[in-house]
Amino acid sequence: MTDLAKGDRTHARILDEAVELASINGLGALTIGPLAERLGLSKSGLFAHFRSKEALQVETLDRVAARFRDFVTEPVRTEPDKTRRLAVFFERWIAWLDRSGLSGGCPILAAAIEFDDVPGPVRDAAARHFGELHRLIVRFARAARPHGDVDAIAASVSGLAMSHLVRMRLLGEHRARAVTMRAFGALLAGA
Amino acid sequence: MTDLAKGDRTHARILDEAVELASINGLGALTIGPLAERLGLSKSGLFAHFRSKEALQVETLDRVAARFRDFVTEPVRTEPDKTRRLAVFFERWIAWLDRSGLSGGCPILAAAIEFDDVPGPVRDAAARHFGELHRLIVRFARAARPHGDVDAIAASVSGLAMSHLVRMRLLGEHRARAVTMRAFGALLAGA
DNA sequence: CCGAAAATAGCACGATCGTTCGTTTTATCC
DNA sequence: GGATAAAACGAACGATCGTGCTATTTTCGG
Repeated sequence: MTDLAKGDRTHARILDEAVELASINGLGALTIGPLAERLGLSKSGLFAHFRSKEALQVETLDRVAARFRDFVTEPVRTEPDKTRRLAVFFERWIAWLDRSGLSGGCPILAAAIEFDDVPGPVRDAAARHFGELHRLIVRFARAARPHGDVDAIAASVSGLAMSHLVRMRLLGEHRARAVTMRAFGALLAGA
Repeated sequence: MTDLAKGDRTHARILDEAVELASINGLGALTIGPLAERLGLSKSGLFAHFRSKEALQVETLDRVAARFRDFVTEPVRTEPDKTRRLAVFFERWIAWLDRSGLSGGCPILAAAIEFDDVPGPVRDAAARHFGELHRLIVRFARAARPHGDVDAIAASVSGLAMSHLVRMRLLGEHRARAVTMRAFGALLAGA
């Protein structure tokens, strides 16, 4: 069948479901019991794949980051005009927030705020992924506006994504996407 | 002593400590046991003040919003130049995020992302407070830029605050404040 | 197809969760 | 100051948490 060993396939299945659950309830509310039940596994059988809950949380975050790369980052590389990559990236990011296939919001953004004051490996993983994301934005910003304030641009861009997430999911503003894209346009125009 | 009844004083003490805990671990991780222990109360004695955990969470969020009004919103009213109120508001907001007296981040922003997909009274309260905040920003934006895209400005402003929170608390960027204020300046200049 | 190794299940543990109830202490008012 | 009401406590509940152990099933290389 698949060229992966059975254990690895189950491992991946668990992480996919964990990502789904974490997107809805947050990474902190991710618990082993309900996760195992959803997959038709026993608690201990699932637990054996990770050796602690924290490891499960970290791997779940890593899995989200991998999906984010596939859905957002990777397509940007096909854009030949480097000055346009920031715009393409942002467009993909908003698309990811709106229709990534997850039932809930982006677990990386959620974990970034949820664990910002909770020391431990989960916080470290969140900082690692968000930091990487931030540096990526700075690079795109530098390519788009070589003489602009790239740090300020990057701050605005990541902020717009978070704002979009909340206006979309919490406030339920159906116009959120249009507003977000207009704000991004104004940001680029003013830089 | 105080003109409040004993029960009301304790009620307020509980909420203040709950706000502190929620700012660190998030509203979802707010639990009654540790909260009671920190206050020198019994679990059941504390619980009697609220009749469910959800009520405690909602009241905690309300308490944060009240503090936010005192620290951020109210001082803005003293600014006579209405076109400058958006800038004053934002300055106060960032100051609130940096030194509100809380050990952790702003529980309203955290709850907005944490509960955006978890139906219930806590989500409703988060949406109520964040929605009110958002409409306030729109009003300030309209006063500052009557012919501008006030929705887009408001989206950028709230986004910048969230981005600041994460860059400050998660990434630990000590330059975060300067970058945030520069980004805000560029936002106003371009609008 | 068989035996080793990996994967999963079953069960139990101590801890903690939110919540209820009856009692006891403490505040409030005439 | 003593009656009355409010507030806080202590103990217990069923449930669920993360995490060990051991046994059983399943996979896979020779």
